Amino acid sequence: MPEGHVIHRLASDIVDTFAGHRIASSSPQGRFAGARLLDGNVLESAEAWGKHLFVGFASTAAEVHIHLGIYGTMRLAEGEPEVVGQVRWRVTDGVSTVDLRGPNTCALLDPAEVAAVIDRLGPDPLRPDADAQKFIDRVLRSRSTIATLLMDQSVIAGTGNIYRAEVLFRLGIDPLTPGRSLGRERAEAIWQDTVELMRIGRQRGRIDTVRPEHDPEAMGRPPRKDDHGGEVYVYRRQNQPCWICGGPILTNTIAGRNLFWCPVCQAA
DNA sequence: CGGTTATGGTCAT
DNA sequence: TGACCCTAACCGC
Repeated sequence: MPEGHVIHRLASDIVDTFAGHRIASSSPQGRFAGARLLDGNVLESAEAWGKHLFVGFASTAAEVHIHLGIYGTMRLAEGEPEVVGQVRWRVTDGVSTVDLRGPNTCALLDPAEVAAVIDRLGPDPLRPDADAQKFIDRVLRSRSTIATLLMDQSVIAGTGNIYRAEVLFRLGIDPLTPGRSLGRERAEAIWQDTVELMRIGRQRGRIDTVRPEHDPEAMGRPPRKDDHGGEVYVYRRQNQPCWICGGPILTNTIAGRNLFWCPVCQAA
């Protein structure tokens, strides 16, 4: 269940583990027809763009396009463990194995198709070539709320529901503020904070958004255990007291996704 | 053990 | 806006 930081980490893990190695490729579940076409190829590259992952091979220009969606996982293991459950794609070099399960997308794409996927994506805060200005301009022109914009992958690629909630809380921004009402300074701050938080997420492999001065230990509070493994201010903390103002964190379903915010710290 | 939920996205209406 | 995709973890019984 990944936001972009997980995909970037995965891409570098795959490169570290398999790049330059001849691999066996299969679809134990049978639902990835392209798997056998790649069997015996040399894996060459793995690259993330937002939540999309592209895996390249030495003897073909085609790439495997993976999107994990909300359920998907891609996990590395040592050796060649027995296949358990539904594995869409397995890659192994005999020393290590990676299993892909439950992806939204797993398909072999030609270069034009890869370009078309990337073309639909906005700048990715974790990519060194990201065009921050493109994000800022798009936000400042939009009548959509900033909560919606931060989930729109054509506006910013890789941000998900946790980073959306946490960045807006950290900056004290009402999630329902229209993009065009934010002003350039706050739009720039949103980009910058997202970059910083997602870099930390990529490095640690978990989402931590709580500033040092609010750390549970520093505040004399017991550490909390969240599914995502890190410490956050508002994500899935509805009905709990806000760490800053003490008022209740609220939640509401907006456009089919759960939004979490503090109505006091993020007042309009 | 069954029901619920999830860090996502597409498509039809 | 809702159905659907598809898997695993979690919760209450």
